[in-house]
Amino acid sequence: MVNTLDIVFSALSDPTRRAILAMLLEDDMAVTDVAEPFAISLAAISKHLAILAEAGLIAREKRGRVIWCKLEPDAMRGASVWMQGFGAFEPVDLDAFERFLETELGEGDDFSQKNRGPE
Amino acid sequence: MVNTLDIVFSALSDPTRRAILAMLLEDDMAVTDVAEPFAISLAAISKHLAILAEAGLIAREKRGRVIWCKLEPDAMRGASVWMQGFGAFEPVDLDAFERFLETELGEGDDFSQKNRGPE
DNA sequence: ATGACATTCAACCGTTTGGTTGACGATTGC
DNA sequence: GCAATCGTCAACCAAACGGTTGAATGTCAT
Repeated sequence: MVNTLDIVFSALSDPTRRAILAMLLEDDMAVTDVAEPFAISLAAISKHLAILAEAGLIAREKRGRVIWCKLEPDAMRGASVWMQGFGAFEPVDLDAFERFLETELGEGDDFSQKNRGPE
Repeated sequence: MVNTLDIVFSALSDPTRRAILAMLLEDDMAVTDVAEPFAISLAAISKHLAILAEAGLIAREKRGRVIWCKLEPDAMRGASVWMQGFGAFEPVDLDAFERFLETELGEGDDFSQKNRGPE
């Protein structure tokens, strides 16, 4: 009933989840470590991870008592292609991405709830 | 409190709204005409359009008693760039987009709720 | 075996979402 | 002026969302 685009865009619409994806870009992480920088409960993070996994954006692999989360960026392809169709966006601009990422991460401290530009 | 990425991704997460954007890709349209192919009320469409406008994805201009809706694809740039940062997606594939669009539009009849390809 | 740790489950709560209906303000055409 | 048309507003509803807490499960270390 819901297509892939639905759940991918929906998964990406939450800032906590986007921040998690950005963290996983640097390295695979255990659930507890993913949760560490955020001011919300571990259970809440667990739910976010479930949603990201449902959307295919991450994979979770249990090793011992630890569950490792791994970015699965291919899941973004569909959504990305869909958007590309709407404009002549110039080719991948990694610098612009870097800047966006910084905004998302909020420069170094707790980035779950605070900071955002005006607008 | 919510940043641009939040509202853009959130706006894109609804299939009705994506279908509306796809329609506007072909031409500017009046609200009533936008609503025509959908099985939901005009008021519901009006709300969807408000959300798309809030996200900057469309602009609405009143001319006489008719409000014209126009695609504003630049609003996707930020979201697109954000996603691009996650993978080496190959450059814009318009053919793939065309295929996606067809899936979204569902070839001719009510396209609000049904059909989706596997994947 | 026992206890500590890692993660999820279940129940709950307040808010948001996508939809409805009916009334309403503008604008047009006769 | 009057009726029809265009679009939004307001009130309402059920379902989904993002969060909480506390109990349950599985695994490691001693």
